Amino acid sequence: MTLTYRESQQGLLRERLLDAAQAITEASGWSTVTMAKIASTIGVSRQTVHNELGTRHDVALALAMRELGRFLDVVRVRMADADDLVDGIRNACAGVLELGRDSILIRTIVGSVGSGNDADLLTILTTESGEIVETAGVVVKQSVLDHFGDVPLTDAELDVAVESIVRLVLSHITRPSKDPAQAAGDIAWIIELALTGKRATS
Amino acid sequence: MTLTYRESQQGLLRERLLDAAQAITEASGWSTVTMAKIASTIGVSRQTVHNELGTRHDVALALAMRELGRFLDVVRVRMADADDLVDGIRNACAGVLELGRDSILIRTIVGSVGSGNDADLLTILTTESGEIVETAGVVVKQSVLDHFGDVPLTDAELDVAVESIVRLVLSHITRPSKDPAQAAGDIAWIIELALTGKRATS
DNA sequence: AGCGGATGTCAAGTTGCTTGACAACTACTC
DNA sequence: GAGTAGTTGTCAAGCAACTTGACATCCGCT
Repeated sequence: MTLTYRESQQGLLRERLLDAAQAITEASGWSTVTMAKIASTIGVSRQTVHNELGTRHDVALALAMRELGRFLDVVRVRMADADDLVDGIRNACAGVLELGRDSILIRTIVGSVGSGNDADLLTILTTESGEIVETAGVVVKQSVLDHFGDVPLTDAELDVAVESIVRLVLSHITRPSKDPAQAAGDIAWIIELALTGKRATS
Repeated sequence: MTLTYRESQQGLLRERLLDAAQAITEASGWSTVTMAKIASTIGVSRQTVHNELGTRHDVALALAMRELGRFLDVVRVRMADADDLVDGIRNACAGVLELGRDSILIRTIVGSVGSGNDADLLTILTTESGEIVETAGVVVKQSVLDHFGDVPLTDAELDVAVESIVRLVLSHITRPSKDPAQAAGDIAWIIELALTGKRATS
């Protein structure tokens, strides 16, 4: 059996619904996204949107989580391609920040100033982003362990380092102050210092 | 509304079923294709195969028609790219014959000599191919009219010319005797002679 | 306060795939 | 040549997913 019909159909509805929600968001902001619009965009009933995605808040979260997945793909690739841990972190951060800069969805969310309450999607990305930080942290940590097993940190210390990286990147996305490359360099610099400091004292 | 869910799901089942049938055919010949195998390959019930595609004979026809569609895509492109009618015909024929030479499905069907009765799919492609010749004829004729409206033939004569081209190509696919380019040249030569003859006598 | 629009939820209806069964046919085996 | 296994084509009942219509609730606006 190569690939079942259900598998190739699995999540198709969800993807199409999120596509619709994302399109509306990119076009006119999250505040203009209604369950009915999402439904009619792809020609299903409003009820189906609720069945598949839950509440409107769940839609926002799902949208964020899906976009997050694309960012984490970049992380995995860049970490796998790097020879050195710090290089991997720098490259991964740079890739993620570039994606954040170029993503229409991200720019629409982050650029939502004032008008309407588009900002609640942004809120999810920042304050209420527990699941995001957690998921991203898991992936980043796994990437580190997969490719650079000899990190001079305890597991708990690694958790802190990873979480810090994720939070720094998230911050640079939501409030950019410099080039992706520069920001990535900054983050890598901090982490490298932490690692050398740790090495010196251990 | 960009694209409804139903539209993006429409024909997915059919495509997956035909993919399965084609894979089995390419792997071990049409005679080994059963409705149950098609169903289990993509994880649906046998009844669903019948509902979607009809009888086993219908599956063969659908397989042939789908492959035909790919060939006709080549025709449309090559005819559109040509400056001269005869060049268009030659290029289109060459493209189709190359595709016929390279298509695993076609080679499996045509190469079905003896063992089992794989040949009944081949039969469909040749003797029982009324629908194929007809469909191909419509597309080729339309391509000719779209790009070379000034053909010195009546509508009925054009029909004959087009059908002849289709039949010649089909013959060269099922029983190749020379290069695609050479065969295409032969067909174009015949048609060109017919056209000049017609011009001289009109 | 009242109104329109949106949300979240429910129950009934429809559609499409599944399941189990059946008769008819073919190929193989003893 | 009869028996057996495998396949086909078809049917009806069952089930899961989407649709439809309805309702209470909440929020922003006049």
